[in-house]
Amino acid sequence: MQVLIVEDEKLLARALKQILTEQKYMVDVVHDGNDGLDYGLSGIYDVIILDIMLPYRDGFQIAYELRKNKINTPILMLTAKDTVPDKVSGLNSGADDYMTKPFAPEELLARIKALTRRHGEVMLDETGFGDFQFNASTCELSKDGKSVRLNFKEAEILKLLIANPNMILSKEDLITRVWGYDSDAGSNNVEAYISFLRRKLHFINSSTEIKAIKKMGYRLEHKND
Amino acid sequence: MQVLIVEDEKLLARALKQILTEQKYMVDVVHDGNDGLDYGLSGIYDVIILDIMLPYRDGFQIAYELRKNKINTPILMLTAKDTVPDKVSGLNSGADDYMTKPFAPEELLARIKALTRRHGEVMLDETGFGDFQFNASTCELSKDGKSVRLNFKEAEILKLLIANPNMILSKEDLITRVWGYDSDAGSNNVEAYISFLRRKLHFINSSTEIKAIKKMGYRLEHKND
DNA sequence: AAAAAATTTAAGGCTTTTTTAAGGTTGACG
DNA sequence: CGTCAACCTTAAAAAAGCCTTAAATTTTTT
Repeated sequence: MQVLIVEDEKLLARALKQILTEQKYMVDVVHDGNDGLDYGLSGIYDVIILDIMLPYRDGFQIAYELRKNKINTPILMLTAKDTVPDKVSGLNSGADDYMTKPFAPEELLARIKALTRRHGEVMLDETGFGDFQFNASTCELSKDGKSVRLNFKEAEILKLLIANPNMILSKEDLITRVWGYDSDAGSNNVEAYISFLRRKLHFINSSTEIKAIKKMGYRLEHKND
Repeated sequence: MQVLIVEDEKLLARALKQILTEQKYMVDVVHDGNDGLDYGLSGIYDVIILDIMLPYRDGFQIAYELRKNKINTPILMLTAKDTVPDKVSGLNSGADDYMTKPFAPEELLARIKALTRRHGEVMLDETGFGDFQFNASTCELSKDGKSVRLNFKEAEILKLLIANPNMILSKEDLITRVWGYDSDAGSNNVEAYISFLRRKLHFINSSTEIKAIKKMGYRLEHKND
């Protein structure tokens, strides 16, 4: 689950990042409007936390541009307490929610959860693809009684594979979406995890396999394809 | 996906090339403004990374000339950190984005991705020409249930043939666009791959053929033309 | 602080893709 | 009809990409 924070007060930004990182979100932070828009346009985030007052480009502009570019990532606007809320909620700024500074960490987490519930995590719990069940909230992979627990990264990868059936996910894609934008993970990291996942799929006797397509990436397939 | 780097600092140029090559981009590097313009005019690139300070012809001139010649390749300008950003973004230099040196590799990649997303990959998935279907995102070629997987280069070639119906693509063209500008692939490489492709077309009982026109190149045709 | 779990790194083996090379076809042209 | 250049096809060598595993490292839990 990836979050982008666009906030120029570095102290606040860091605090936000910390709160979210503790909850296992992948967090990227940028400090001005230009970067905010660029990163947002990547479309890889599940939520964007957007300050309004920003260098170069304010939060409204960013939200507007994002929507114009068909990026539907939920946006949580951060407003100073003296900004009129109407400005945010009313004006079709593209924001999905707003929050006035200062705020309690719990409030932040609650709002983010609310935003990602309907948007991001379309795929909850028991999946459709494959001949197995995968409970995303407990990271439990199972078939016919037999089950294993996936660790965080295994689960993230499997979720992506399930969420994009019949699509080939490239290693770079997986790296940016599981390890994060600026990680220095290499392709071998992905390979290793794919290998772990395969072993677990095999362990529960699933006949769904993760197929590698050279130079392209990975895809979930049923065994007799 | 092809990238042209126009940068006279050879060390930086090499670093850039390395970063991009790792991400599977095809990269060509030139070191001065004249070459930059020439290469850029070829129109074969999906992005051009353009330094501003260059021998013979600066980045602005190149961008201007390219646009004048109806080359719409997205341009990412590289500016020294003391150059006023307005100069780049404001002045209709033709650039689509800019980045100040020094920069993080991730930033570069993010920007390039952003630029190519909206521009580049116009042709997606199921094609129109021929009596077969070709899903470009999975590299799957099929007809009436029967299907084969193409490997990377086969797919690239077929994409070009499909994208240019009724046009004859010369071997040199194919070499520069599939193998890259400075590859040392010879005509026999193309011949070999054309042969592979034909076999696969035949395998799925397609009656579309890749016809060779002596001394000219290849073209897609329906069998009774 | 020790133990366990998760993640990363590294190395060697395996498979597929890509290149190379050699001999076979084809068709235009004298 | 024979020649030649361009093209075709195929096998096998070379290279690249991927897999797997164990060991090392880091993080989390106890």
